[in-house]
Amino acid sequence: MPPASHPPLNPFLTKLEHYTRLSAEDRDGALRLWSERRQAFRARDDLVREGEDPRFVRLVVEGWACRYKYLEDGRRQVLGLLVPGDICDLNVFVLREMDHFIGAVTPLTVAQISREVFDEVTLAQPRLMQALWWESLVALAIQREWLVNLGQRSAYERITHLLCECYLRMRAAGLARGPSCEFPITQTMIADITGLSTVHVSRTFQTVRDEGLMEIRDRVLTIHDLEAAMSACLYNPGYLHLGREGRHLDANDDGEPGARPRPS
Amino acid sequence: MPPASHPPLNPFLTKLEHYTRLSAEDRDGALRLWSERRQAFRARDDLVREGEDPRFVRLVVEGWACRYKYLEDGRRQVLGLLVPGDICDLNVFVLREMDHFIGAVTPLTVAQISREVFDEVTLAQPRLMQALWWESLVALAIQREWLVNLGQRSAYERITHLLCECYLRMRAAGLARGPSCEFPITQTMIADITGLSTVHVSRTFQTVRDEGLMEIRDRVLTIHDLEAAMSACLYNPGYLHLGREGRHLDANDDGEPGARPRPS
DNA sequence: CGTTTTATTGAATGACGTCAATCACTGTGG
DNA sequence: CCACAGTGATTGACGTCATTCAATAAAACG
Repeated sequence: MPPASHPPLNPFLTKLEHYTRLSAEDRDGALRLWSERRQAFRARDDLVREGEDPRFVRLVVEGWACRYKYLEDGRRQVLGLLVPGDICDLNVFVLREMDHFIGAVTPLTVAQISREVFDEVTLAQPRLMQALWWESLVALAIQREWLVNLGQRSAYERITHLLCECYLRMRAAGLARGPSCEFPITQTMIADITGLSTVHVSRTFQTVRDEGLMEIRDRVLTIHDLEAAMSACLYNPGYLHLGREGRHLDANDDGEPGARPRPS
Repeated sequence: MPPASHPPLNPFLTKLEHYTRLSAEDRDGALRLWSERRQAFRARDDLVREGEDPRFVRLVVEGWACRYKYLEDGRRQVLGLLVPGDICDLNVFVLREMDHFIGAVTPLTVAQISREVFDEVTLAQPRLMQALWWESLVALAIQREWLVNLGQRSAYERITHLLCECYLRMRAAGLARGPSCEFPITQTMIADITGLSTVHVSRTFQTVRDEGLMEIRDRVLTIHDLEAAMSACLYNPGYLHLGREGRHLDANDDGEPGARPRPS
């Protein structure tokens, strides 16, 4: 992990480098995607609605978003969270109809990447394309883990697992400071993520807080004892695939003086 | 849908043609994948284990398989079902470590497709590649729907939803006869899919059966009243994307005498 | 400053889990 | 042909985790 003295890194780049080390050209390509035309949303606005024909790949620049789905009778399930540096729907062009919504959780800025720019950049930089694949496969693995969360874990475990995951994802994007990270998710939304009632989320989170494991104050999550929190929900971080699995593809031409140490 | 008098169609092809109409060359490519070296597994054997480096794309030829994951204390969650014609992990080459298992539910035959053959076939037939993308995005959409199932639906709804989905998927692969299809899933596994206890699955399914909605006998599922079953669990089949969304890519050179009627 | 959203609390209810026992069915080997 | 073990389905009794329905308080919002 780069020292904190650097200028604030782009979360998109920071995250991709957990997979493989990018060359200068790869980084330029990634920055080009990152710098595409911006689009802003207010909290609670939808980026994409069910039934629509999606026209852009989107990259979250600032703020949080979520995927969600309604049942006909109004029950809502949140399917995934998108934090800065996350990309929505690499393959969005294949399906003609969205089967779910994507909505802004907070005020949100995204980069709107047209198919042409996306193809141009990724054709020119295959290593970057690989890294983007990796990113989308990790998103898939996170979905699988949420399935385990809903199917097998108790309310207490579901909530602590969710919070550990969010913290680790934010940290992987370079967006944590020490044991804390931004966390703009209300208890109502935790309920829609975990399939619990808001009442039960409130009660359960109180006990987590009273045990001193973690707390949320002013939209900031602080995990006081990460190890204890992780063992309380049997957290196994393997599914986040943060172990530089693409290191055999690493670039060597990035011109940095002195190689960065490899995580073992 | 082709008339039943045809010789039994390949479920892989049948399913792909729900997306776009393939040319003769596309079909040859698909058949080449289908005919790659076979590998057989006994029921309960694992195809791939957690932590392994996956080396093949696999295509289910006969029998059922499932993805699953364990918690450290032994709780098990089934993450997805694979039926004949389903492909596992188009992008398996990107991640170096599986984060879950894939196991045979029944005696199972798969086609083992090497990276070289896969790349060769899909590079030559871009329309086939599109269709395979579609197939893997549908798998993703099914996972999302399972999340809704676990998060929002009652035991009764979870079970009926699962059974409706299995029936519709089998029908889309040409593997249903009338209101029935093969269904080799035990109640124990339904419990691991739906996150319920076996006892509760047994009790709940009894009421479904008593209402005459559906039954399972000798590993065959029969849905007596599909409409009633679907409305009982608020089933919205949109996520299966069976509406020929890729029809703008349809091939026109398939040499059949007389065009097949287009679903509206 | 009113209005909406969010968090909290209590009490009552209900859905689902656990434990334990039984039964049917299958395949196995003696 | 039978004893035996293993798996899967079912049943009853009981316990508990989580929901529902209030009502209230505290923030956030415009």
